[in-house]
Amino acid sequence: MPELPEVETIARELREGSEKRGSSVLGRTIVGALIRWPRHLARLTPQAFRRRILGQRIQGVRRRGKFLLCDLTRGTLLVHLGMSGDLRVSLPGEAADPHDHTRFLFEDGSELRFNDTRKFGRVYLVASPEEVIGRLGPEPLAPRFTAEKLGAMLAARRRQLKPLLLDQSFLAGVGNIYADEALHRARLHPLRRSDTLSLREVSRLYRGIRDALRRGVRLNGASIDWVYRGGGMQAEFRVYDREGQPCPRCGALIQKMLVGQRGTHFCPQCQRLK
DNA sequence: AGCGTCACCCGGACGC
DNA sequence: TGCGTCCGGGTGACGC
Repeated sequence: MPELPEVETIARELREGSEKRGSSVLGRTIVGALIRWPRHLARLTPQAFRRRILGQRIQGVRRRGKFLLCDLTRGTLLVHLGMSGDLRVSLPGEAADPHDHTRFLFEDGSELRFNDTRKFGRVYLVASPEEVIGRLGPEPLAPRFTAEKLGAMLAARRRQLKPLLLDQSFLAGVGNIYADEALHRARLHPLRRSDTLSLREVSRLYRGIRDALRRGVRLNGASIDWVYRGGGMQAEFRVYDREGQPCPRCGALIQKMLVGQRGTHFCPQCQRLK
C-alpha cells in the first residue's frame, strides 16, 4: 500500500543508503537490466527499455506524489510501486527473490531490484518526467502549499471529499489510508461536498492532511513489511481498518462504508454529515 | 467535469 | 485438511 510516506522513505534510503538496504545508488551506472515481467514496463518493450537504459548513470533520486524518480544521464526512470512494490539494493551475489520482477545491474555486481508481489507497479523510462507526472496536483507537504490554496482548490470543485482526496490530479500522494486518516483528523465526513467547507473546516482539512502524511513519513509508512520496514504508521491508525473499534477521540464505534468502490472508515460521531 | 464500472494481480482471510 | 471464493490496494480505460 505504498503512498507518499513510503515512497519518500524509499527515495531517501536509495539516495542516502541505509544498513538494511545497502548503500546509495547515486552515481552508479546501470550496465544491465533483467526484466521478468514485461508488463511492468509502461510503453516500452523490454528490448527497447534495455537498449535505452544501458550505460546510464543515476544522478539523483526524488519523489513526486507516489512516483519515485531516478534522474539519469539522459532521461528519467520513474517507478510507481503500486500497492506491493518495493525497491531494494542487493549485495553482489545475493540471490534474487521470486518477486524481483525487474533488476537493474551495476558494475560491481550489486543490483537495484524492483520487488512487486502483486504486479501492480509500473516502470517508466522517458526523456522528460513530465510525460508521466505532468498532470499531478500539488505536493501537500510543500511549503508553498497553503490552506488558502487548498481552500481555493476545494471551492473550485463540487465533489465528495473522499474521492477528491484520492484524485492524484487534485493532490499528489494521498491514497486510501491517509485520506481516511486526514478526514478523521479534520472531523469531516467523507461524503461532504468540497465546495461547502467553511474557512475553519478548510483549515482543519489542511492540517489533517499534512499531519497524517508527516506522521507517516516519520514512522516510515504504513506498509506491513516486517523484513524491511515494519512501517510504524499501521500501529497509529485512528480509523483505517478499525471498523467496530472505538474512535480515539470520542469513543464511538468506527464505521466502514463503500465510497466509489473504496473502503472508507470514519467516526459517525466526530465526522457528521450536516 | 464528474461519475460508475471494470480490468489488472495475488496473498491472505474466510466459508464450507 | 482441502478446496473454492472474495477482498483490497492504485491507476487507466471506458461509457454515460
